[in-house]
Amino acid sequence: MAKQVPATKPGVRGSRTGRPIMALLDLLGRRWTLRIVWELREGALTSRALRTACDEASPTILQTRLTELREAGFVELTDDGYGLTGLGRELFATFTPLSRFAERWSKRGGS
Amino acid sequence: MAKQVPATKPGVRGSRTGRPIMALLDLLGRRWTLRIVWELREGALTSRALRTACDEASPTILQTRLTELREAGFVELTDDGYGLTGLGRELFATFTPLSRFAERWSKRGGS
DNA sequence: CGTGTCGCTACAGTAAATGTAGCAACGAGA
DNA sequence: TCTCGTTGCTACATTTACTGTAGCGACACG
Repeated sequence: MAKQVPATKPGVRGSRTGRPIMALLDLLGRRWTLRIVWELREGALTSRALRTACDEASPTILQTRLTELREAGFVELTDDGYGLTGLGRELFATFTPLSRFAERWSKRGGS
Repeated sequence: MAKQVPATKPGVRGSRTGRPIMALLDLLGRRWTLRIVWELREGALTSRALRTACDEASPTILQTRLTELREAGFVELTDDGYGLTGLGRELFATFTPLSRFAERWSKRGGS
């Protein structure tokens, strides 16, 4: 019942379980979050460039997600625009295998 | 402009880029999707058990996600309930490092 | 000054998720 | 056979999340 995850906003579902993975799964399971981290993989982007990279997603939600990602410590705003922090790059590294998996998945027999 | 990802529903954002990772990122970036795969990691669950495991999420959305995951080939419905397919277990394997990362993340200095 | 970019926000409209209730189908007991 | 409990799944009204468009103040270039 106790909330053990320290610096996580109350609004992050799953944090109440005390299992960090739940909070992370919830954060990443929001629209555009995974995509943003993915698009920043090769370096910082300005907010506008990120918007372009994210298929013209609405600035409203991008701003919201960027704020969440900044609070989570995955993204930071520098002179070059938005970029992954060290932690953010670690996060990205964990789903690098996902890319290779996606390739295999796309070649599957389908539904 | 061409749609190259074979058995992906048109509604899957990012599929239009032709990059499978985008379709996958979109699918996984929907509420409860990551969580469902996570909860099924240790074996099949009945729909009700899954609902309990997912913090009493509404059956409506669970059913929707399960259908999507089945169409994607990650989940199947067996006599034991819902379980990961071979492909689903491969997918889960790719974000196993995420669990360890989450532990480190929860101990961060973060804002 | 005008023009263009930056990060960011307001707001109306639409899509998605929630919460509650309940369906038909199957099996186990009595 | 009649209830009881379970299964997977759906309807529907409410609430929340996201979209799309427009535009803000601040800064830089000319």
